[in-house]
Amino acid sequence: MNLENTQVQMRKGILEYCILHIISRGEVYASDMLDELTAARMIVVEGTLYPLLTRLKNAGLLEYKWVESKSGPPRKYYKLTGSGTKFLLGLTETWEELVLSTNQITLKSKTTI
Amino acid sequence: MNLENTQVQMRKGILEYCILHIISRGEVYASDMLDELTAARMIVVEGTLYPLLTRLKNAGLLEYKWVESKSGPPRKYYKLTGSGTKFLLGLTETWEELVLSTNQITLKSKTTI
DNA sequence: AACAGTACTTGGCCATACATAGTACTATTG
DNA sequence: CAATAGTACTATGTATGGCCAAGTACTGTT
Repeated sequence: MNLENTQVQMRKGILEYCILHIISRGEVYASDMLDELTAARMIVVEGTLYPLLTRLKNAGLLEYKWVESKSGPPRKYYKLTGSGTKFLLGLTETWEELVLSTNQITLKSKTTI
Repeated sequence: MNLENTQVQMRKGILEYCILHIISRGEVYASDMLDELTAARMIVVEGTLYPLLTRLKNAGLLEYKWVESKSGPPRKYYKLTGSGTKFLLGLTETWEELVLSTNQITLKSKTTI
């Protein structure tokens, strides 16, 4: 029961939401996503991202095409499918409700009881 | 891969934060917490709450005293320990950073790319 | 030919939320 | 006084997702 572990737990599910959102804005491949996540200080490692992308693809939320690169192996460029877009809308609502609920609890001061 | 499941995943870790915050505002027992969580639309069931309280107690973040009730078995009234208070501060920071990171990603519009 | 860099894959581990069933105590009811 | 309903807490097993670590495969450089 340490903070690091809780940070990991808090990230669960939210990462999925962030990834889908990044992809919704244009076709990207894994390193693009890692860059953007890192820029937002949401640290993610490859071993987390790649399996997640595979899961989302197998669930029919994503599709990809291979694109050759000038500096290395070919890349998978992802984009949302129709059901991926719908799913993202649902996730957005879920996230916003979760933030509201959490705020309602944690912004309550001691004196209000 | 459905919305319900993702809601469960998103809740992970955050519940711990909410519980600690509720307890930080005054001594309460399990049903009090369930009432407040439900009021904030954060639905939690007994099977989730009780094991969580036990974990937090075993980690030294909580302590409790038995208080007899006029209508049923005695209740465990919980309060934070010193390290529980410290831990809550850390969790608060973690949560706020997570919200910031998520907002930075999800509030970015397509046109900004 | 050997090496470094990039991109993706795979298998196993751990912690949490949940479902479900069960224990124990109190007050009420016939 | 036994049976029942209600309240509070306990215990066990399952599923999921993030992470670590090692590995594969392709490209360009030295």
